[in-house]
Amino acid sequence: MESSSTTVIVQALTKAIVEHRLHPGSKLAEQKLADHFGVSRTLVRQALLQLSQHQLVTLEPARGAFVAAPSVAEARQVFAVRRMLESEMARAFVRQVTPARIKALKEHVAQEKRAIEQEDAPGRTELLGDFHVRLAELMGNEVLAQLLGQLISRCALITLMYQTSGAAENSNAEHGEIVRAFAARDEPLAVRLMNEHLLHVEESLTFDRPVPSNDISLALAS
Amino acid sequence: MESSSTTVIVQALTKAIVEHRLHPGSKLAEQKLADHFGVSRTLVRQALLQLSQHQLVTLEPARGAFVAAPSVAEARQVFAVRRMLESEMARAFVRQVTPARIKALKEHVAQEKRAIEQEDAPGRTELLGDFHVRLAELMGNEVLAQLLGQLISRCALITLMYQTSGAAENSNAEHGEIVRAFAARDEPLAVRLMNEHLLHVEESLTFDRPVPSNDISLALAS
DNA sequence: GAGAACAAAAGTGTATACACTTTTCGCGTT
DNA sequence: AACGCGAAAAGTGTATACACTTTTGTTCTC
Repeated sequence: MESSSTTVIVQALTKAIVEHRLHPGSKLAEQKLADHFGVSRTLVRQALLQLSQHQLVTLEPARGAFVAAPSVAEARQVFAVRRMLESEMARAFVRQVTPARIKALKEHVAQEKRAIEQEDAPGRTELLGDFHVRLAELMGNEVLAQLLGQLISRCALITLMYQTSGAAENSNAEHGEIVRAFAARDEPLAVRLMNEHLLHVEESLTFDRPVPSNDISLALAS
Repeated sequence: MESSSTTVIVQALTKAIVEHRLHPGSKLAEQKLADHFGVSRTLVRQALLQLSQHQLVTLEPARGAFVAAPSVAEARQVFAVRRMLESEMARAFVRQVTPARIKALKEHVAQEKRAIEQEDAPGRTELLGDFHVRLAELMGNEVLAQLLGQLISRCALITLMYQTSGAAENSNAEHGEIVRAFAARDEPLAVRLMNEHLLHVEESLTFDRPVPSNDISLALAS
């Protein structure tokens, strides 16, 4: 089982959704996707099923697949989970800091900065999210890394739905501060900074915007 | 999409795996499952794909599906994640304690006790795991509840692979203590107890045992 | 009797077929 | 012109077909 074709489709669609090339609410017709990827509907369905489990796609019985449009409540819950998980991850990280790990993180933050300066929006979003995944990977906890990866994909979708522009630089700066706290092995500070960082990201979202959607009745409902 | 047939199969297999009626390593042949559930291989494959994403099943290319046999390293990582997540969940819970929530938890712990006294092994395992999910549900965080549900299914599989007998009573007692800390709104205590509880569960596992194997139609006959 | 080789059987991976549901669109009515 | 009705079109849900891979089992050799 586990064909690599399916994986390719999942990754392509994930990228398209997270990079905002497919808008929340968009219909994902099976045959169109099948034609596009040059496979049968079977593999497309497998991919859509996987994406629905990652909460990037919602399946409506007999109506098909749509790019997910997370509600405000869901967005807040996802961030609440991230704060719980990541503040403790920061604490654990401090306890197993090594020079190599600090170096890897510093390089990552530098890379973020470059993407921001070059106004590479997709790369920027991806790198800002990957900072958190990299943290998990550096700790050698594959389970944590995978879990966080999924949470962050959801956050990327949320961010793109609700984000106010210009919050990216702030995130980058905060990542830098967090790394400094790690380097100083200052556990309480690292935990606090991580918590505040995630709160800032959540606060930078505007939860009172008309949701960009292709659904006409929804769009006209204001 | 999202047929309910697939869901039925996923749940039946999850139950069978978590209740140890299907042993780690067992082959899950598609046609046999299809016959058993009276559907085509298509739906069975969908179910197996979902289960593989929950890490209860592993798929080997061209060889088929097998009940997952988590490694010791993976088990420890899952527990590490649970400790991070759940100690903070405990902290958050204290901050939004209500009498109704305490009552619900006390009733759950009483139910656990009954299952233990009646030596209802499957019910016992399920209830002991559900305590943690119930916590998330009572907090009204659906995202957290779902995430924890999956982690705990994995833990059930791990527990059944490695668990030494007689650890159940201890878990039940610790659940009771945690609820008392909640009731007293003692945040540091609740956090500490939750952490220690999960450490105890992890420590009660013997990570040096071989793995048995088995046949499927027998195990599903319930 | 153990082991290699090959044929048969069983099983997986993908495509296709078909039934059924939803959507679309045209037509007639008010 | 707006509304409702109904048939055609499009799309989803499940089963089946078929190619290809792995497993099994038998026979031949040593």
